[in-house]
Amino acid sequence: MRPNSQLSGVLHVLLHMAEQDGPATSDMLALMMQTNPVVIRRIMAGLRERGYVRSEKGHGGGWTLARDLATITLRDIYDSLGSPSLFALGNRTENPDCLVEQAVNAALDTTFREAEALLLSRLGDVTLAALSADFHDRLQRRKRSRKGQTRHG
Amino acid sequence: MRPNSQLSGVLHVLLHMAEQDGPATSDMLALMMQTNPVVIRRIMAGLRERGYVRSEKGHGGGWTLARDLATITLRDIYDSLGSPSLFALGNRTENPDCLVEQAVNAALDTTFREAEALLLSRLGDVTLAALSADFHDRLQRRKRSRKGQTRHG
DNA sequence: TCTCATGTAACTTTTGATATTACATGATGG
DNA sequence: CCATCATGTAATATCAAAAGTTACATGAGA
Repeated sequence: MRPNSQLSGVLHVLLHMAEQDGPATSDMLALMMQTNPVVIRRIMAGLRERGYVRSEKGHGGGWTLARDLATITLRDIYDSLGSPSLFALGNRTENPDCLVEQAVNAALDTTFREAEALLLSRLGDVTLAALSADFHDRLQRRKRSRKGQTRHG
Repeated sequence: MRPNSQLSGVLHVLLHMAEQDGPATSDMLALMMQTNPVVIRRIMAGLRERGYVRSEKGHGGGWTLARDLATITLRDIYDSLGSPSLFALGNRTENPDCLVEQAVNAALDTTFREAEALLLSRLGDVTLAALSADFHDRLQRRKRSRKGQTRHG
């Protein structure tokens, strides 16, 4: 698995949960995501704290969505994961004595803060409902293209 | 040293080179950057290919700037490093068969591409000369504040 | 009360970045 | 020339963060 693909991963999980009736167990989700159930539980813990999902123990237990997808944005999910650093580039040192380094850091910090603000703002604009709608669009398109193939082939 | 601080590091090195007469050896720069000379050479190799710096072997050799700092942008330096991935977050899988994953990837890709465009554009606006000027400002301010301390203390 | 499922701490593995070693190439000064 | 200095680069080692795994505790049904 790629590094830092948690956001991508959780979104995948959540959309699948939306498609299915009843709770999904960590084992099922882990199988879907080709990872370990414990990893799923760890990731979902943050979402549960914020009330986006619920978990039930015992027979018939598992994970269920606790909110309408239209009320959850990608930004919410990102924050639930602990707002991990968005950027792969960092400063060599923080709070350096060297004035050269201070000048470098200041320039880079400004730039990256701007980009971060844009990113977070955009993530805040996209709801899980929008993602789900896009998924259903793709489903329709695939069905139609399959029918087309059959008719002409 | 922090991960992926190459950009920050090279900028630091370049500004220091601008302050000094004559070539700077990899050993000197490595000492300044608290790293290994070989790391310096590796990083500088990309800059040399693009003509931003020159290297000379033998006695009195080392690294020198080959261009006016006003003609080099942070974007140029970033590209010289091989345009490493800017973001710490990635997609779980590329080109997935799963339509859910496709929808997720599409949403994230759009968002990150936008942020990347903004970032690169901003990096292209800042010249090394501007960074150097900021450094000299800081130098003046520090001097003044030191004088002030002496006078009042 | 047995099984199923989550909750979590501890540990191991993997991976990417960085640092180091070793040796080759080329330039300069005596 | 040749000893020395400096870069050039491949190969290797180290390190830290992320991901995965194991082990065991807790709680909810059937």
